[in-house]
Amino acid sequence: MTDHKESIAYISRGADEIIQEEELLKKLEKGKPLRVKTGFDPTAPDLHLGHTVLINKMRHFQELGHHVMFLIGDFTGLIGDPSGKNATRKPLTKDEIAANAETYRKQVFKILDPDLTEVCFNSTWGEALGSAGMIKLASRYTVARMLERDDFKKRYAGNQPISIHEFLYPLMQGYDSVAMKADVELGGTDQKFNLLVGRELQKEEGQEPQVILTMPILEGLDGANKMSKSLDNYIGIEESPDEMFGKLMSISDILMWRYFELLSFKSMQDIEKYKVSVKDGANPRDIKFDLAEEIIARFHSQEAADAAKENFIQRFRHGAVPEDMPEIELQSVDGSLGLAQILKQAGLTASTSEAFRMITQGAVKIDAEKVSDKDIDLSAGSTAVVQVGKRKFARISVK
RNA sequence: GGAGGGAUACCCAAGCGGCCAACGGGGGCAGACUGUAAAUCUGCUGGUUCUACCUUCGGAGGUUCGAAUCCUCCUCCCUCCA
Repeated sequence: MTDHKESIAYISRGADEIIQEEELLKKLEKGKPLRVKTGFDPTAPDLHLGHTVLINKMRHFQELGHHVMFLIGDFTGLIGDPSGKNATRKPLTKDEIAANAETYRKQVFKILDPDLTEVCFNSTWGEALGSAGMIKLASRYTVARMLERDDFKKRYAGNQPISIHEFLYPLMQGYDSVAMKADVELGGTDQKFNLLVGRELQKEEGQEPQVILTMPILEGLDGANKMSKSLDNYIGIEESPDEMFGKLMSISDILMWRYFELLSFKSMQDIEKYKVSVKDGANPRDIKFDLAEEIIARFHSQEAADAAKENFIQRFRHGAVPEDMPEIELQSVDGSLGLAQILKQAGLTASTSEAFRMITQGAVKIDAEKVSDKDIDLSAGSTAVVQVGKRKFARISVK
């Protein structure tokens, strides 16, 4: 049936890998909604666009009528995913997990349909497993197979420590698939090994193995590293519309297409049309506008998106100062306050030394006038809009 | 347990008694040019009461007029031997 082929094409959009596509087709041909599992860490529920790549894919499945399960890994969280960084992580309390889950719901349901989403916690079956169950589970997999995993392999070869409990993470994640009877599991490319373990364990249990769909890790604003908070190259989904708009406009043209594919809900055909129009001379900036608008509308509202666009144009095309900026009152010393002090105290620079540097470099404006005299000061009672660089503003009043 | 090598600013990496707040590269920030794009060019990239002073070169002491540079002890990492 071509119908299923179309589904697969939709599901494949932006995907890195599907293991196995034929199995997916077979599952679809059964005509029943698929049970689609995606796991999330119980910590850091402060989602950014990078996380939404996966969530968007979940939405695709929902649109096709499948059963989407949003799994919060409160049990596996006790182990800490060894993929990447340090394994040690302090366990969360029940209350913290509940709070995080609530935040997740709030954020995730901006993309997913809450009525069609089942939220699960793997502590439900993880705790029931008990230590005997754990041992039994551990017997299902061999050390040799564990060591196939890239980062384990590297650490083993490089004489880096691997704690035994780290082996439990992929096992538990796999067991989740068994417990949830997953037909499909979604994950980032870095999750591939863990996802594959799920297939193995399901086979052991006599279940049909889940299909694995991996999504690429979204590049951050720098276009090079993965989007992450620690690299400060991210767009948080709860950021203000203006903030989002600015950040999205600052991405490179090349990255824009990537974002379109992974973040936009526009069809690939529409995106193709954009590409053609750029080739015919359209300014990529205007197309970036559309991207920014769509994303802001999703996380805020259409009105907010329109306003953000308008603000952006006012600010950068016409050099206007933004509407909302922090208003800060500063205490004068002997009737006035030096500019460097103002910049630092208003949080526009990290230190007064940096403030001096910025002034010397001509990066500082007072009421839209460039100032390069570092000895300038404002007297008590005055009010001004001070600006450092292109995007840092504050309305200060000296008391 | 033995032998050797190393630890320098966000990262890599020079320096091996004064000219060192510390070469160079990366990254980052700012300026010019732009579309807050890319590319390019320029400057900056410890702190402060900013042409001066203060605190930095794994940690603690010591030698010296003067130490990132020499000595002692300690901590951590790497390589080789057992």
